[in-house]
Amino acid sequence: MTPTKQHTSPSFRPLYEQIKVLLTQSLIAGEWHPGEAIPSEHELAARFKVSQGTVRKAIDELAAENILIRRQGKGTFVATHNEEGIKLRFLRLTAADGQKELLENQMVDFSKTKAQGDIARMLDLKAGTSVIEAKRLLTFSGRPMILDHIIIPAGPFKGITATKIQEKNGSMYSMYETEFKIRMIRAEERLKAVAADEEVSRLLGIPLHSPLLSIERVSYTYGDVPMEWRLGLCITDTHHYMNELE
Amino acid sequence: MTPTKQHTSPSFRPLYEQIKVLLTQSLIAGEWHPGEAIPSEHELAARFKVSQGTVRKAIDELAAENILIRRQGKGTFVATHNEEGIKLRFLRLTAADGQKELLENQMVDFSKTKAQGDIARMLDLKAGTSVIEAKRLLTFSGRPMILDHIIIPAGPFKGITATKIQEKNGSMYSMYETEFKIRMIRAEERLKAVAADEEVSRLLGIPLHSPLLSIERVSYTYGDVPMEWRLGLCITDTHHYMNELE
DNA sequence: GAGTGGTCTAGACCACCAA
DNA sequence: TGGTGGTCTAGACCACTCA
Repeated sequence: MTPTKQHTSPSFRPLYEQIKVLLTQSLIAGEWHPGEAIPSEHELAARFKVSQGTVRKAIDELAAENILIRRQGKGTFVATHNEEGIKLRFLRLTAADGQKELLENQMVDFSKTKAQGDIARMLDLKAGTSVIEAKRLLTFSGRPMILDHIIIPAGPFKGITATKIQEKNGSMYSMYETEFKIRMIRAEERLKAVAADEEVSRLLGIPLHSPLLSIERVSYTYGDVPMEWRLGLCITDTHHYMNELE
Repeated sequence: MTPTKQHTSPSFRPLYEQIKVLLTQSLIAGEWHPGEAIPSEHELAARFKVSQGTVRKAIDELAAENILIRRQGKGTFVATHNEEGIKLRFLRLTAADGQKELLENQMVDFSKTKAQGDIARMLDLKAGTSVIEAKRLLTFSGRPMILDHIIIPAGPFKGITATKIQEKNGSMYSMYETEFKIRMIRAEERLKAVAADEEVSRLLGIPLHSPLLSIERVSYTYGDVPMEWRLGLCITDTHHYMNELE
């Protein structure tokens, strides 16, 4: 599959974008695994019959999207949720004082159900498709902090169990990656403030109607395919959600 | 001031980073104004005695930081908060149904006070420095939605009045830019859920202890100098805060 | 058609890393 | 020392905009 340098416009696509697509296809096909190095820029340039600079620009963009990671002198690597420090990449909740903390994870509910309405739509599933539904309590340094409600399609995650979630100590994305070869690339979050209802206040050990930060998240794998819906209810008296605007 | 191509390392700095600094200095000095075009890449390459590709890389990064804006065929422009569509660049709150809405702005309080404790620290001011303090109510499509508490140093904003804030219909950053030549480049936000107290519930017209999304924001101008502290309390039954994670 | 940003090349050389 | 990513160049050509 050789990229074509199509000139004199009608529907012009830069070469480096075509390279980007080819690289992404290799990633999806599993040619290179998470944490591994991909071939050097020179090798890829030779393979695709383009200059090193063009490969470089393609990799630059994939690196900006956190799909690849450059390491000077060592190579370019496939991003993973498995490494220390990169774990919990999507967790924006930090303590007011910036302390490091112990994270624990307790399953509250685990069941197989059918996708309905909004959630089916957000996961791009037909209503009635089988889904796995889990509720868990996250504990920060011994204190209950987040009540998570997670829904994933049963098909791609065939064979998942409550135990598998427990084992990785709450790092779901790491588990998805190693157990199901599903890599989450990006996520969209919607935040609001809500009042704790009876069930939630009991589980989190807080008064009824306490204010909670509600974080609804849809995570996407390659090709912008939604693969997980999640609703986190967070106690935010000692913690807050950090965000940088540019 | 010619950039030096320093080779054989000790404390190596890429040429394009030096160019980036020079461009930023020109922006601070007011050589080019918001909304205006900067010189072409060729011109800048000639001025700085480097190749076009090197200037390009410097501009690329400034464009990624939303400090410059590229427009193919037209030129590269200094970013501004004044344009339609770019206005409210930092407002992440959107309606659940994505409707366009009318925004109104009503001043509740406007006074000159002294910076204290945490706020002085976050604005990088000595305790006791004069600051302007404003509270205002933002109304979306006729419904009270956000109660803003804003604090800015009095010095750089000498001559500010409640009227000036009202006039621009709530677009503070646009006003800062045109009236005080202060351009906000980026901001950090910390979100939590809180319960409405007596004053807040009265002003927003909601029951006492209703859950509110609290958005604390510090905005920075060139050189990472903090210039505004803001606390927004938002009703989030019909709206939510959107965020994209990569 | 002239001017601007955008793409692509081929090649040189540098900084960083590991063996 | 050799391989990798990172920088820089000089030049060609393309796509887009506007007069």
